[in-house]
Amino acid sequence: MKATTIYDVAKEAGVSIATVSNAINGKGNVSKKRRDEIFKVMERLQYQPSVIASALMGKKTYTLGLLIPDVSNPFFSEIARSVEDLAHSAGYSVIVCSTDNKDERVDKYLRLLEQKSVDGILIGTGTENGETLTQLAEKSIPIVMIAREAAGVSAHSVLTDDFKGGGLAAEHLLALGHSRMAILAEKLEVSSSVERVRGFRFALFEAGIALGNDGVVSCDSSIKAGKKAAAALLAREERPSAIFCCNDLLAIGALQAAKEAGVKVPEQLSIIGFDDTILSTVTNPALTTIAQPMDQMVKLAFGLLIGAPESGQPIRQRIVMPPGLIVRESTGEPPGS
Amino acid sequence: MKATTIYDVAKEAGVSIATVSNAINGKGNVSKKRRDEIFKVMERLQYQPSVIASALMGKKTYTLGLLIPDVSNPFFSEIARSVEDLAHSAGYSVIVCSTDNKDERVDKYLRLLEQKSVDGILIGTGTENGETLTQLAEKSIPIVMIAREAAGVSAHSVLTDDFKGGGLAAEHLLALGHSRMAILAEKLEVSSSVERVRGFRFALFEAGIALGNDGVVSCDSSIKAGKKAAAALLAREERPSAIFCCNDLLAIGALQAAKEAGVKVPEQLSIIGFDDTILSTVTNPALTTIAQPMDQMVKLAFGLLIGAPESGQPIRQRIVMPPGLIVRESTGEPPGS
DNA sequence: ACGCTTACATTAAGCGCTTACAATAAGCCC
DNA sequence: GGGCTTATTGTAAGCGCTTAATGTAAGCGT
Repeated sequence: MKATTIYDVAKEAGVSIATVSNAINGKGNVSKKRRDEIFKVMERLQYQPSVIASALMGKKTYTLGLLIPDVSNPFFSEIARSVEDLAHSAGYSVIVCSTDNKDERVDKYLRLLEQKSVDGILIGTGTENGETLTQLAEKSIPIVMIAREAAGVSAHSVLTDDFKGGGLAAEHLLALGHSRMAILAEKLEVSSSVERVRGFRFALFEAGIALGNDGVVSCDSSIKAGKKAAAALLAREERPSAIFCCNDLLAIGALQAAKEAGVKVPEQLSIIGFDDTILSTVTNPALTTIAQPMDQMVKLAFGLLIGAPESGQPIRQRIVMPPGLIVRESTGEPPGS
Repeated sequence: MKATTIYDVAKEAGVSIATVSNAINGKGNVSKKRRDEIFKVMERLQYQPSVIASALMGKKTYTLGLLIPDVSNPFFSEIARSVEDLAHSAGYSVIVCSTDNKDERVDKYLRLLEQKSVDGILIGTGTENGETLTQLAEKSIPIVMIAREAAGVSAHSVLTDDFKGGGLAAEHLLALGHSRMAILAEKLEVSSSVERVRGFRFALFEAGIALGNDGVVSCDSSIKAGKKAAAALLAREERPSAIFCCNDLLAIGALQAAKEAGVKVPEQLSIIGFDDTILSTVTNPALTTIAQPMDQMVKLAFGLLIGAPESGQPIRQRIVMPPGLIVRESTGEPPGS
């Protein structure tokens, strides 16, 4: 069956299409009586206005793009859910794009989103090519970065204070009495990762504790990679008494490496993660971790995206949110204290 | 800056818009020379054809809808990722819709997707209102159900053999020597859940083992709810030696309840889950579970969705895939054997 | 009864694209 | 070289909608 159009409704209701359109959009000039009739007809005919057609007339598409590295990664799937809920209640739908952090995919997705005239794009994926982004921005597609920053792109961004997050982790471990620590970081091109490491290091430095050059190991961001890297760390002569992992996936890898090596957590080894994903509540021992206020961040980002469109160049915002320490079971005093 | 249109390209290249359109779509009639010129101009002008406009002319929107209960649930986020990858390589993008299994949300999303003229909808969420679905089907929007079935909707579906999955779980437990078992199921309106319970029961029945009426407890599908329900189960006089949980979330809840109750898994209690999500690899002990061949299922579903559009009423397919048992650490012989 | 405003409806143009059809130029045969 | 076909490009209609401009009738004061 062919879809019902505004013409069908108009004919059926005995008015012109303009009147139907006005009735739908609540533009001033339709009498209550007519309006009611029209709505009744719409219902009877199961009429759904075509977003496509109205978008073509320069109205919104009510569709947003969300770029993240991977929806199946709990950290990002939780973001996706928040975005979706917000979007949904504002009448938008969201196209989810998993980029695997590959510039090539980022690019392709961005182009796709442009072709589909989305009303805005939320970017939570690392990307080096600010170029494509800038092009989009110039075509006045609103863009806001979330939990990531891209060099040289003039878009709003909503971030966690990763430096402080690293510091929080360090302070927690320091307070517990640790002094031999190591860092497990995802590959150091991701801006947030770098900041976390810096923050952690700085806190240690302030406490007068050095972190050897080989104190930070980097690997891919996956449980498997984390496990392998952690295993190497644990096999060292001077085994650290605590490991700061730049995200929960890595921390879980470390947890597994410890289990295999017969190292008890937290008795013999403290492990602290980052992100506070659902995963960290599920491990045994449950993971101590640094939480980002994602719900709030998403809300802010969404506001920036939808709230102030077309405001020309409204002043580029850069909102930084404070992380928090969530103590669970994977951290404790160092052995022999 | 206003977006470049086909007119700009045509003018710049000194041809008509029809020629540009033909060049882009490879419709027979453009000489190589012209085509090359046109492509050069498109590149220079950064021209992106508007999917919106071409969709209005009856072409595809290259957008798909995916309805699932919750993207932030690992089982579904993994599905979402598979769908997205397939879609992406076929040039589509996907709008993800988390329904929380609420009919009202299902309905609203379905309407939204219709308004946006998506080329197809994948449904992995329970829904009772086949009505809206049937309406959509009549408007010739292809629909395929995945891992769920809805009553009375004439759409293709790709399912796991849940009955067999339940059986697999039972057989595993039986082989281990268990005889006092219980089932933790998500609320019994979900078709897959019912089948799993039935399959489990049937295998028990065939082995000559009875499952008391109070042997199956149902609750919401979350770790928290599972934990609470499992705790009640463990507090019973005749504590079961094994619990079959209808999904991993519930199983993790059970794991947590056991931990709190000081019941050792698997020594004193075996727990088996369903779905083989990432969560099941992360717990300690790692979860024995029933795996659904999701990647394959998604591939099949996608094929049915995109492959045969407009084929009128091609014969309604109902593909059932075999589940598999994944033995990890959470199951073992019953105590005292 | 007249002109005026106000309230409601309709007409028609056009968003960026596709496509059937018309038009033109070129190539070919006898 | 006239009339034909063939290859290529242009013209224009229309997809379903919004909206400015226009029209019409009713309501009002004098």
